[in-house]
Amino acid sequence: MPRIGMEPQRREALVRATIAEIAASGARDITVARIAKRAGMSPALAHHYFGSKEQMLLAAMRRILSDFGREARRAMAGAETPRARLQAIVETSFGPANFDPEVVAAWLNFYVQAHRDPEARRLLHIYHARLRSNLVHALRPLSTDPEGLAEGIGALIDGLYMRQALRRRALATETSVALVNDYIERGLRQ
Amino acid sequence: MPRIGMEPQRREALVRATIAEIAASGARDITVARIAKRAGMSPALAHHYFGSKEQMLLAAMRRILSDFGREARRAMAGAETPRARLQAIVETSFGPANFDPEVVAAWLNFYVQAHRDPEARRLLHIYHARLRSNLVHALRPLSTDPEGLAEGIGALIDGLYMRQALRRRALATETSVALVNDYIERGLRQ
DNA sequence: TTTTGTTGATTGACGAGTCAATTAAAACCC
DNA sequence: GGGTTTTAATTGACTCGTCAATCAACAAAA
Repeated sequence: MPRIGMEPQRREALVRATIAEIAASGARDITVARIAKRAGMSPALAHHYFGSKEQMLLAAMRRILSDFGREARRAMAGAETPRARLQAIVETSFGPANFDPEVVAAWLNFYVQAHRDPEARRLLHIYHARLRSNLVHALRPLSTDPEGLAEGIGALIDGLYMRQALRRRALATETSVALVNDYIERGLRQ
Repeated sequence: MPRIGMEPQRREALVRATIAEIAASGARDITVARIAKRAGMSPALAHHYFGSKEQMLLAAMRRILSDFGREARRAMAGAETPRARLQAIVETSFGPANFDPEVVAAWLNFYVQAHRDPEARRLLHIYHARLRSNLVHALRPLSTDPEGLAEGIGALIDGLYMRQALRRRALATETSVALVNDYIERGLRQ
């Protein structure tokens, strides 16, 4: 029973279902059929809207990145001092939205996909570059080696992410934030 | 033209080929046929020796982990002081054997595989636990918070790994080692 | 002649993507 | 407003390809 104006809702449902499915089955054995089923429609309809499985995966990544970007911009907006800006970045990285197990799993798979797929890699580089640029900008007035420190902070955040994704008994979010904050404090004080 | 005593060589070739293939195509679209071709034999022979593709992937993972373990044990053997033991761990993690792009890519994929496959997860946990235990042991006489510091060091190493795997212009190994060493120094001094 | 190595051919399953056909809303026309 | 046509939504059935795994058969060494 076709209602009109379904496209946005269908796309939304498919993007969500793709992320959920990545988290549930892992990117290796994802199928369009399973995604479509989870989104409550036929596989044919999924193809109708996205054209290919590849496009669905990319749409899921774009969603993850744009959610993160929005969150980050919002957090940075209120930060006046460089130190507050740093804090905003860290807290966004470990914010609940980002640390939802589903999203963490999607990120992990995203990393792997970026290893082969040029479009995915491009997307990831944009995110990396923005994060680095934000960090360096905030660090410049505070540190003698903003680039090095930014590199370390980024890597530490990524590493803590992975552990979150892989452990059955994950670290508490506060522990991760505390570790990054310690790292920053020590880096600045030096 | 069957020669005798081929089994070990065939297995060896298949394990190597599996790792190479993971790095080349990504775990998503690996096929037994491609692995076998790279190892210079028929797909049927690969199945003959390993039984299933799953087993090939696990064998490759075990190889990576046992190579790392051997390397780590060797490096630790000569270390007398706790500080030297720390240094040995860091240098092993970023040793040339581990930082071969092929091996880094394989690690990345193993992380993802561990997210679903219980056996892979089990293997990864053993590695994590050993690394953490070694770090904590070396840190105990040096730090007031060995567990926290070990967590941070492990995460930082993992994060730097990922970046190595994903950037086209990767960090120099020395840069990574220096970042970890700075982190340790600051953590101890505190 | 038994054991080990080896492969070509085959099977059986599954999955991405296509297509024709159906339904109902919307738009157009008198 | 009633009728007709267009357009969006939707799916079942199908195609085509691929791939893991099996098997029967053959070759050579022991």
